[in-house]
Amino acid sequence: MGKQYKPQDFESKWQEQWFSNMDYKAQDLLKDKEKFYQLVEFPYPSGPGMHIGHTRNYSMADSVVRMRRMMGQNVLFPIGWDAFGLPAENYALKVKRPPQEITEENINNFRKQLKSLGLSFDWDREFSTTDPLYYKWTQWIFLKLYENDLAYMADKPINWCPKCKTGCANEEVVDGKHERCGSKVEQKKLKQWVLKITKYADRLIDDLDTVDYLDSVKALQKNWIGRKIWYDIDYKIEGTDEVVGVSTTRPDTQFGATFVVVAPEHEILQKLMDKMPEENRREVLKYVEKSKEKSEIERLDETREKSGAFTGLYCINSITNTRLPIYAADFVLTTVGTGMVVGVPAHDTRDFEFATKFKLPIIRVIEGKNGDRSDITNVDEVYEDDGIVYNSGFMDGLTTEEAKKKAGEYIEEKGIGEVVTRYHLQDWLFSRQRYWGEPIPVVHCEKCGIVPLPEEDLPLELPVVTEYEPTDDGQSPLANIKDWVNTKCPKCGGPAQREKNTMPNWAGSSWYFLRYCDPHNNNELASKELTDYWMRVDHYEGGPEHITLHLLYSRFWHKFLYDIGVVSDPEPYQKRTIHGNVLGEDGRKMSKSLGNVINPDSLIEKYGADVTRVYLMFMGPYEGDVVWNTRTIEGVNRFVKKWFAFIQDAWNSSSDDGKDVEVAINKLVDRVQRGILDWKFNTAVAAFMEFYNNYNNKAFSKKQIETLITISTPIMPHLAEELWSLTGHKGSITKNQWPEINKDMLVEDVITIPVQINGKVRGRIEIENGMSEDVVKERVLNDERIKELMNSDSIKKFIYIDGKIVNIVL
RNA sequence: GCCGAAGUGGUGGAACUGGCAGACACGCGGGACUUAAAAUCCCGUUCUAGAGAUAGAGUGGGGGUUCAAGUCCCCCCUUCGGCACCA
Repeated sequence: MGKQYKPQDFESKWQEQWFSNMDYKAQDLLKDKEKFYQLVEFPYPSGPGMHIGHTRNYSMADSVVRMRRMMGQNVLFPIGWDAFGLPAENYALKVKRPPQEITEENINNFRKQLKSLGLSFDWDREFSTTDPLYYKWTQWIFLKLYENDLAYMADKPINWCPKCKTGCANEEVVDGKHERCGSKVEQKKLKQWVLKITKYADRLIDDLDTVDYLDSVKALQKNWIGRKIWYDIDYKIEGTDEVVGVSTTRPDTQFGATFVVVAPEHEILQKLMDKMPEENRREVLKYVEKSKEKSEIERLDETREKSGAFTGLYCINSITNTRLPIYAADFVLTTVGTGMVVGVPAHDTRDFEFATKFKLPIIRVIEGKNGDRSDITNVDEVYEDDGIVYNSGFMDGLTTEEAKKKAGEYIEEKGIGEVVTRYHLQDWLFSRQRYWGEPIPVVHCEKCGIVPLPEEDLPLELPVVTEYEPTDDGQSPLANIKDWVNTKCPKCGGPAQREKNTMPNWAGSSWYFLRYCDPHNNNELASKELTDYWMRVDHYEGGPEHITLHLLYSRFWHKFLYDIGVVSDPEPYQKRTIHGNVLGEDGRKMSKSLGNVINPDSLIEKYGADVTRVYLMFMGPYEGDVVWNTRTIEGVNRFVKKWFAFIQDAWNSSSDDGKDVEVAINKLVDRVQRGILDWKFNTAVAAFMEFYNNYNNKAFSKKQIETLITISTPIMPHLAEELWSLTGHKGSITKNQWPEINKDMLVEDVITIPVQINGKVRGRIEIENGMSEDVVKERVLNDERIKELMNSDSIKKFIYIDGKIVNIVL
């Protein structure tokens, strides 16, 4: 009888040893080993501590890197803290303590939790985005962006969250609500910092071809950027000298245009006011006033009942020379195209709805399926797909694609418009009116205007304050700290004010993976020698909530750093995957208010780190959501206990033989290895269970048991370490080499394969490994049962797949 | 509406490049041990018929390719995630 499994007795002992010996320190610039950079999203250290989801994701990544190290790779597996941001600040306001203190406490708690799981992070590279020595370089990047005209100030309406009292990016507004707090977002005009990410739009799309993200991730990036080719066609406004560009993405339907719509806030309306007939003008004015009261978000939010006002004016389409009425209508947005749009009711449902309401003609110019040219009289009949163009002059008979090309050429030849690439992506609103973020390193000088701080003045530290209540007037709390705000202009020495806004919390996470390569560097954000060695990140593991924005922003910054020569690679991540979430026992997202939260600390206390980890991996595949089930963890606990006892017993009764199990062990190594490298941990765990069920009473050699302990290390590191020591071994097992798979020992000498007749399994036959088809055939045909079933029918075909199956077609 | 992912027992899920569907686990049923319970161990567990050997059906639905389809092709349905009056 061996020792009983009591993880509480040994897990912390091994953790102390691993971390004090720095067993998992990544070796810089090691030449004779292949490097592997495994990145996991660094956590936001929130008050309640680690979520069970963190436990799962980090455990999985930990298993992979532990195995890769054993396979001889030089692994970089770092961790840090994404600690700026609203939650800490809001919490600080509530408990009336500085965010610095609270953040530090949270980090300490988090670190303790991660260590108690035995995760093999390289703790020597840990940092927080709130460390001045880190954000010095975040600020430095900002200065470089400014220097390269990629950061500018704009006075523009922004999304203002009245609860958080800050502006937020379009990306952070979901359904008209701030995604962090859920309150309704208002429009407010403020002078804001904006980053010119649109300049990188093409490269952010095109370079996706050079990485292997999941298809869904690539699609999301592309959709978000939303690149489209637009055709802005000149329209002459009748009775004026005005020529306006009217936008469409479907120039192939131009001959079906029956009206033009302009967004109500479009400046051209003001210009044209006095040209409008009296009655129309009054109506348009009324309409414009009414839509001004609604924000853009409200407008999109409302029912889709079309509204609008006729201007009484007409314009001439310079492609078709037709005369079209001009309407103002709020279903057109200023941000789309030129803000003026062609209405083609036969081939666009919105245009159809508008045309029906205002009794405008509907002209069909694209054939439906099977050459259908019937009139369109109903919304359901509106044909938006591609097809053959007809009734369209020079485009007749062309397909949509050909017609677009032809129209583009026509426009450019005749000089009656232009072909423009536009993006859904807008420039990145980069300032926040809050305290707990990186200060933006510029001053506003009465004489010189905006003046960036000189590099040697970085970091510009966030002053510690006592009052950080945000204000309603769009000023950040920093505005109240007069002796910080009032400063001298670095250029002229005159009086100047510091920028009072701070950076959004996306900033710190946009380059952290570079800092891990060289975390203690004080002269540059990371030395090129080291980023050249470690980058690209080989695998970036993270959640579904960060695949649009964070990915986009960090790729943008990295491309910029590439352009200015800081890094040598235009893309930061080679591979990006998405984990599933851990849901509560009721199948819903874990949340305090639902009372379905599972606390990792209590699991570790009750079951130990290994059982917790193995269970989280066994629950289901990496990429899928998993529902918590307390009963199943008991099952895993049972297995781990049995395994612990089994290894000790097998060691004590080991023999020199072990021939019976040699193939099984080789198969197990193979399955575990593939399971872990492919992130299919549930199958790796199942392989261990299956092995135990089939072989726990067989005889093993000492060497075989050593192999079994070794391969269990990635998923149960503490238990493996303890068994290694209980079986009299010295040194940490995590330094062991991963066993080589003996390919010749993957198949038993004698195997049983199924025999099918006409595709149905009718029997089984034993064959020796490596038998030729002829011998197999002879044996099958001589089998009594098969003979009987074949009923002396003649064989049409005999199929033998080596070592797998026999199929006889009669 | 568009884009993406996925539909397999009572449940979570296996099935490597087309080759025995349901591994492994939970649950459930039966048994052993026990005065009893818990724990542990053993047996069974896709459905239908049958005492049984066995036979038939079966991976969301319908077609197709193939000796052979959960896996490949076409059409449809459902669920989840993202985007959306983007012309």
